[in-house]
Amino acid sequence: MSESRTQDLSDSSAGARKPVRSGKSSATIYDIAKLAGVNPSTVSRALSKPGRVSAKTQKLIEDAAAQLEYRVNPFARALPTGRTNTLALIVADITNPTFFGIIRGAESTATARDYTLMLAESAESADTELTAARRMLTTVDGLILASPRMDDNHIRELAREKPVVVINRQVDGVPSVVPDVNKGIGEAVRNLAANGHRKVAYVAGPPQSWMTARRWEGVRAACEWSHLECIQLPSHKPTVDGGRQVARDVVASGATAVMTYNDLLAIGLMQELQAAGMQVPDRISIVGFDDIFGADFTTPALTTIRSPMAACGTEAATLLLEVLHGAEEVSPALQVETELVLRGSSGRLLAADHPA
Amino acid sequence: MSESRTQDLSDSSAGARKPVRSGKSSATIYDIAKLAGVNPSTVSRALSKPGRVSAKTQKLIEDAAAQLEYRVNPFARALPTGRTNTLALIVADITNPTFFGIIRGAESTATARDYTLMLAESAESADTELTAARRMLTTVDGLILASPRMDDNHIRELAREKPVVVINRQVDGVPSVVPDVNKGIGEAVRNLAANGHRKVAYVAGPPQSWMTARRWEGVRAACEWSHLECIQLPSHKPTVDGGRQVARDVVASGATAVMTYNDLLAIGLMQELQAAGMQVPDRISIVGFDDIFGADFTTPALTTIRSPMAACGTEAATLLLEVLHGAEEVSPALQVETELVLRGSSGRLLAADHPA
DNA sequence: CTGCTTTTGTCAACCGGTTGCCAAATATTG
DNA sequence: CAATATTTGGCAACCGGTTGACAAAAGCAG
Repeated sequence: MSESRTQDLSDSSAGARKPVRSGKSSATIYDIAKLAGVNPSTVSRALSKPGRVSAKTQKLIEDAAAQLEYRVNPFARALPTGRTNTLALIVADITNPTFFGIIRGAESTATARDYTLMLAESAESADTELTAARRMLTTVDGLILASPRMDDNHIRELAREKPVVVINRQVDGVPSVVPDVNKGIGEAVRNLAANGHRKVAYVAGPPQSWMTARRWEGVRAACEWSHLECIQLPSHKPTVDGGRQVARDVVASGATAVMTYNDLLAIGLMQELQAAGMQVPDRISIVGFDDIFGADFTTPALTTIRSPMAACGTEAATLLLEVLHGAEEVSPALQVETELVLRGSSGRLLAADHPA
Repeated sequence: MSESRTQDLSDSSAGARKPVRSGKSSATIYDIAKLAGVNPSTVSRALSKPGRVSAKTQKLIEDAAAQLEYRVNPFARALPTGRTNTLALIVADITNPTFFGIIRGAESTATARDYTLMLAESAESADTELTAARRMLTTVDGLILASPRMDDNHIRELAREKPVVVINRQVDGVPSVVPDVNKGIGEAVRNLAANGHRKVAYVAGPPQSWMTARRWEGVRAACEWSHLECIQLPSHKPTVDGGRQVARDVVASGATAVMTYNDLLAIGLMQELQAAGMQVPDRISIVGFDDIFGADFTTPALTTIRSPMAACGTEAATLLLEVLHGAEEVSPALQVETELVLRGSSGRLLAADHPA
């Protein structure tokens, strides 16, 4: 009888052909309204605005909703409001264990606050990353970029349309969550110094990576403080293969301890050195970065500096949700601490042969 | 002048305050219609239906759309049609490398066909899985379940609402993609037999896992064919720790070769055996399953049976898209082949000490 | 040039919630 | 008990596309 919404009757004939709606597609607020004997808008209010309707009506509506197994239609809600209760997370590489923690942390935080997380990967390409970001931006309330490859301006441009939080990088005017690498690096370097090492090589990551610069800076500063010599070696790619390829340079450098941009490099390096007959850690100590999945599969297990990635994910999501819920002032750069995970690949140098 | 949509004129005064549309909220088909001098519905048709409008109008509209940088509003489209151009993939555990390939494969296939993939994890819990599935089902066009933990009936129930494809499992009436384990297992068992092994232990996975049963069956059959004795050992959990814990049982069983439900078990087992002083593969051979990330980090590197997970993901997504695009008949169970990846953890038994 | 089929574009109703505005109902106060 | 302040619920417009029905325009045969 409702004056406007009578059309569903008209296609009752077609209903026989199509799989109908037979209990399927869930109930709407109109159904609830009818059942509870109130206006649809009242239902809407009861279900979203806190104390906008009387307790009595509230109960009535909630019962009806429960009875009909009502679930809001996210699209219908998103259309007028723009709110989607969805966050996007873009990572450089899903298979890179570094991101697991981030994904997990962000996912659980989002879910806990009744948001859905959409995940995309950029395959380490700045272009793909930007495309993915643009595509998702229309669909989500906010965006988390983990170790973004795109340049600052693009990031700011995205941030102008929707709230953005970056992880593992700092961009002026965009809130970020970054590990404070210095604590972990300090522990590692002190440990190396205590074990008699005098020269440390840092195997760098991709030149355009914000993070590799921070890490190198940290290593350099810590080495200076501990009066260790240190040098930086470029790597071809931040992967196991890249680590293998840099092995010769490492040996040639005369360093007795190596710190790498990430664990994959460390693992490749260790494999290649061992294959060449060098004992780890007797002849050379290796310290990775990140404590990825599998870092303890090696023999010896890899000493590494762990960034609490899950915490990064959690913090980033929390930050983003705060912004979305109207927080004006958010700390522009949140720091999470890193720590040394001491395993078998680093230790005391066996006997002589390192430069006096 | 259009009778119904005149409201935007009314706030033309406010237009001065608001940043107009200046890059902000994107153009609508109404804007295009105005610019091109046609009716909005014509714009809609030009942009979605193939040759529904004349070439001339088509061009006119496309130019206008390009000029305004138009992008369809996914919600507006989803609301009346139900189509979202989105697929959901639910995996048991994001950090389990087994799923990387699946995710990658599904993601790239979806993206290539202009669909977006939403990812959720179930944390290995049947309940969480079902909840996640139900939640996403309202938002997506179809669902891929990788190694689902929930029971057949729940899966069928979901499949009744939206198209579903399962990976690593078979459910009556639901299309699936499963690795054909027999090829890989056959290769592995033949290899073990050729290396003088006579007794093989299979370390099983979670009892409710469909896959562990398939693998055990395959191992049993292959061993029978090759006249090897074989036994099944339960494991506590399908993880590295679970592998460590089962080491004593393995030794006690007297088997000289072990095949495990997955690589994590194999790695844990190997670590524990080595820690107890048993040489691998001199005293015991170990064959894992899946060839996960990190399987070659160990010393010796792990021999394992690889399932082409990326292919599974690709096939599953393709299958799902076919169903969505109206394919009536889809092959109910697509098989992808497995293969033995021979590395260092398996080989010839050194000397005596195995049962005659 | 007329009559009929095929294109092509317009109208208007709808998808399912949200929200500003207003009036009825209820509570508070003098 | 009247008068005013406060709740509470209803109305209706709107978000931005989609689509069935229909009429105008164009194409074509006779």
